[in-house]
Amino acid sequence: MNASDDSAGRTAPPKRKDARRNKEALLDAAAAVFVTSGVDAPVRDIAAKAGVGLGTIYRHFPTRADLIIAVYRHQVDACAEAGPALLASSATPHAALAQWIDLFVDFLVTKHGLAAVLQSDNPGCDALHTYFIDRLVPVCTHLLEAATEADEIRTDLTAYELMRGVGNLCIGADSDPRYDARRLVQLLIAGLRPPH
Amino acid sequence: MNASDDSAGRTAPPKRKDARRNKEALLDAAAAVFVTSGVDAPVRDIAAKAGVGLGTIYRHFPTRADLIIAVYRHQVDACAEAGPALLASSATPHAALAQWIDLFVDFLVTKHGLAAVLQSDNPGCDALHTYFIDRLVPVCTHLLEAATEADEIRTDLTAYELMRGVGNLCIGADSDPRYDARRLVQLLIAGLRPPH
DNA sequence: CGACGATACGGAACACTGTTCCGCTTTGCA
DNA sequence: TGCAAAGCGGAACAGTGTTCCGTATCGTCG
Repeated sequence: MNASDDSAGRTAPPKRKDARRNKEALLDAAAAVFVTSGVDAPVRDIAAKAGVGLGTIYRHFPTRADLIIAVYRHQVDACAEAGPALLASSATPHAALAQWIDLFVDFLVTKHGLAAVLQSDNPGCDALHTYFIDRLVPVCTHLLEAATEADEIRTDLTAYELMRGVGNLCIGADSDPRYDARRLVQLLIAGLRPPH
Repeated sequence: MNASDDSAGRTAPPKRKDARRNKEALLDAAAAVFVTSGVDAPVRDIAAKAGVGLGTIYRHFPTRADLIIAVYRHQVDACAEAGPALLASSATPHAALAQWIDLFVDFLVTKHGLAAVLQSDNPGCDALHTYFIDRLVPVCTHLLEAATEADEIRTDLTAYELMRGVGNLCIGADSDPRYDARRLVQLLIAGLRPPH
């Protein structure tokens, strides 16, 4: 079980209570700072907000990406779990896919700069990219297959490519009122439908 | 005329011949380094390749973005000028739009990391974003209007939004064989067509 | 042809990142 | 209560883009 826990990125809680307290404080501080300053906020700001030294942050979260993952894990999991539910409750698989993508887009767009970090080539941020992909691509594949079997989808687009494209479309959607990522994603999903 | 030249980002060539030589060397070096190391290559690498000091680079190109603009100006201009030509030579406005977007995507995808820099919020890179937008959005607007008048377009999508979306879709298209930006852009363009 | 002022150069230095390291403190158990 | 182990803080490192200024070069003018 430990192996699977670790592969999911989760770690056993620290033994000492000061360590537990600091880890909590860091997660809270990071969440708060991400909201106000975006996901790119300097590590030092987070440490300061948590009232903690830099060493502490890096012991609990070996890299910046790990902290981001820890902060958003629950929401990503919730999104992943909503996939099958939507498939069961929607009129058609294509509708389920569209709703699920909406969920994902809403999540990304409300986290300043997250979409940008998600695809950035910065070494160390691979972990973040990988986590999102590992968690969400299987769900998307499932939805995509259902829609394909129902002949509601035109191409043999990979779930990975779709997720990647949607993620990219969300970049900079905050911080630019002239750009509405939701609309473009809807267009992309519309483009998936087969021509009559 | 000087005013309009400046507003287009062009600057009068330096008076002294060593200055002219260095500017040329910098442009050549930058182009070469961008090809091998991507558009994010450190400024120091470019200066070294040009056999020039850091001060020199910043005198000729006040910011990183200005250097990138200077390197790609000709290609961006060519792309902009291809718009009206395509409109004249294509069967339908929608086809012209699709071909023009293809041109743009080809350009972006072959410049490692350019699409990413284009939307990045780094202060100083605004100039780059602005240059692309100013140069290409009018052309895109023109194509979009033609297609709209021919009833080949579904929504009232802004040219800005479309360019932005296409640019975003191209991010990371190099450096990831699993992701084919061209296909996603085609899907997006397909999504523009009106439903029957 | 020889000053000499304007122009341009080089690279050290600054500000800001993420990350590492290590001496010191705190904790929880024996 | 003592004391190893676990954890902590923040100085220090490495790598960015950018600024600054003493020095070298250029082109002109006498």
